[in-house]
This record gives sequence, structure tokens and C-alpha cells, in this order.
Amino acid sequence: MAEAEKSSDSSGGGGEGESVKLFVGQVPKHMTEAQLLAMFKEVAIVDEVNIIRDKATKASRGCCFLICPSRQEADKAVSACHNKRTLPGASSPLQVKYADGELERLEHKLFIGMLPKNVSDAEVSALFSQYGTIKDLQILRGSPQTSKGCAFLKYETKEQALAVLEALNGKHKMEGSSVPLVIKWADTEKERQARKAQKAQSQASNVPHSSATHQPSLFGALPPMGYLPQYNGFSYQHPGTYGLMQYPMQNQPGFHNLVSPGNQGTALRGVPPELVSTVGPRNFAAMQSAGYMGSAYPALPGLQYPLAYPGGMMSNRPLGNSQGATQSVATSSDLTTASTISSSGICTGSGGQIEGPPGANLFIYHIPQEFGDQELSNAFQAFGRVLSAKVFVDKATGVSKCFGFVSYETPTSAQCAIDMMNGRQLGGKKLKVQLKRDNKQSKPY
DNA sequence: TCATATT
Repeated sequence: MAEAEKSSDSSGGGGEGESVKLFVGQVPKHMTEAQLLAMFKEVAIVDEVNIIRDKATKASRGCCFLICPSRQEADKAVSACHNKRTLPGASSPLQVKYADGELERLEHKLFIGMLPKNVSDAEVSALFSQYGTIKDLQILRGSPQTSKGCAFLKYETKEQALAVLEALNGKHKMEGSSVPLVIKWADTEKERQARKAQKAQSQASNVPHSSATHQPSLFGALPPMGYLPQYNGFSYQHPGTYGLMQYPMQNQPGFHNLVSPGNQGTALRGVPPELVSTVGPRNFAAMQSAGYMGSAYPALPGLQYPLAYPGGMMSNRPLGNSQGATQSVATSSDLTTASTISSSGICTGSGGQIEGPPGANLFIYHIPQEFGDQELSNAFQAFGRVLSAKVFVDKATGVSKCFGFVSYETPTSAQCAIDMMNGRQLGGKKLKVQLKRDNKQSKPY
């Protein structure tokens, strides 16, 4: 209080002193923004603290964002705090890092597409240095003399990147090329992972006939990705969501067919009416079993992306970020909804994890890769009422990490499960079943 | 290999 401590203000809106957002994890849920601000101000200049809260309950989610006026200050906060101290009530030390997408934003990194195959570093360099100082340039190559037609480039400042975007994107043809360059902000790490996950998913859905003996997986029934996006170019897309649908293939008909009938009206929006009957629930199953999946769709017009990237010519990442809001790769709770959960009214605890009393919670390792929450729950329900079952998955790829938790109502059930299941062969490996470690020891008083 | 979370 008192001192008006502004960062080097200078004049109007120069592109200098960009503020930096940090993500902080392992923040005890009871701490206030004021407390956190006071704490972080001891090590760096911090303009703002925002606790991340549950949308519904407003409860702290145990993490927050910090806004620092410069990279220098942000780095001070990181080096002073990250893994350095544990706040009272937290189970492990503070995690302080650049928020998602922040590093990329600060690097002014661009993706350049539609480069000629035979382009040289010198040519690209010469062209792009007209607009600013190149800090880094990588042309993706298949062999030393052939490019893959794209590159990544970092400029010193955002203004330089904006200048080249304005000047060249979609406008400039390089020698030896018949199409103009495509220039856009490079994907953030998160976007890349989302893309990767989708690719993985589409690969999985491309093996139509492998389900002879085992139970068909949810994704096994999906048509290959990339068939729907074109329709977003028509007017079928809900107008209110159009701008956000950067990866429209998440509206997969196969997926939504597994959702309750009441949802299908909205689930299928974006699909032209004449197609609904084709991919509708009943016919879909028939097509699937008849092995039509590979051939039914390609007859549709315009199936190829006009460009290597969906999103095409537009460099549509604004200043901060945003989008990604709709980019859920099928989450475990979606799957839970979709699968037949009926069995025994188990709550698999999607969302907040329900813990049982002390001694009633299990940690399980070597869970078969293909197990989800529901399968885990099923495997352990013989020994008592399962309050929750959670398999941990890689956030980006959706791949199981092969460990998880099961919580029972009573320690007896848990012990029984250990006796019966520990060391039991399930899938390829032997399960390891043990009591979950208890993190919260004594209360501080 | 123990609940890690990005308004």
C-alpha cells in the first residue's frame, strides 16, 4: 500500500513489457488471494493473483494464476518458489510455471506453411528478415534437400510477427510455388497434444474388424476422423458455436449415438439433415456390422482438407488465447455417460473423488491399459460397495497411466480386495493392490 | 507407483 509501484510505464501502449501469467499448483484451498499476493510479493513483483475455482461451487481448486509485469519478474517467482517451499496444508511443494500457452505467446512463434519443397534456409531467411529479426528458424525436412513444406519461425517481437502475418499470409507466393504462403501462430503445446490425441483416436477407429472376440470398445465403432468437418463450412453448424468449433470432428456421430436418445437432437447438429438418416442410431449399428464404415463416407463430396491444417488461412489466435474451450477430447465422464452403467448403481466418482474412510482406499498399479473407471470399478465390486474408482489417464492423449484408486465404504472390503486381487494376473501383468498412502496426517492444532 | 489442478 502506499507506494504507487508501476512497472516502467513510459508512454502509451508500446509492445514492450508484456505481462506474464504463471500457473501455481499446490495452493491450499483455504488460502485467499490477498494472502497469496502478499506471499509472492516477497519474491517478485506480482500485479494480480487469481485463484482458480470450481465453476459451480466456487471452491478453490488448489491452484491459482499470477500476473507478473515482465518475464524477469515471472522468472524470479518461479525460481524462488517452484518446488522450493510447501505451504501449510499442502502435500507437496508449490508448483510455479508459465501458464499454458504463455511461453509460446512470448516467443512470437509462427507456423509457415506452403513452402516450396526445395526451399533453402537462406531463401526463407531472406524473405522473413524483411519484417523483423529472426530468432529461430526451423524448416521441417524429409531429407536435407527437401522440405516438408513448412517451417517454424520465431521473431524478436510480436510486432514483427504481426507485420509478417499481415504482409505475407495468403498473399505471397515463393518462387517455385503456385500457392501463397500460409502463416499462422504456431500451436501451443496444448493444441499440439489435442491434435495428437485426435490422430490417435482416428487411428484407433480405423481398425474396423478387430472386434471379433472381445467386447467392442467405444472408439472401435467410430468412423475415421475428418469426415465431418466439411459440413461446418455449410450452414448446418449452430450459429452460436461456429466460432469455437475449431476441431469439429469431436462431434462424431458414432460417439453421440451412444448417448441417450434425448441428446441426439443436439448431438447431431452440424450434420446435414439428409445425412442424419444415414448415420442415425439404428442404421449406424447396421452399417458397422456390415463393415460399411470404410466405404460409406468417402462418397461424400469434398472430403479432403483444402489445406494441411484445419483452420486454413486464418491466423486466428488473438492476443491471449481462448479457444480450446470446446476441445474436450472425450473425457472419462463422457464415456461413463455413454456406456451402460446400469450394473449396480456405482458412482465412479467422476469429478471430485469420493474417498472412503481411512484404510478403505486402495492404490492399484499395473491396471490393464484398456481399463477405464468403469472396468476398474467392475473388477473390484465383488469385495464391497465401491464408492469411487478412478484410472488415471494422460490428460493430453487419453491414454491410461495404468494406475488408479478404488475406494470402499469399509476397511474390511479394502483388505478383502487386497487379499483377493493383489498379485492376480489381469491382462498382461500382475496387479499390485495396496492401501492408498494417507497424505493428510495430523491436523495442525 | 499415491488424487496434477490451466479461470
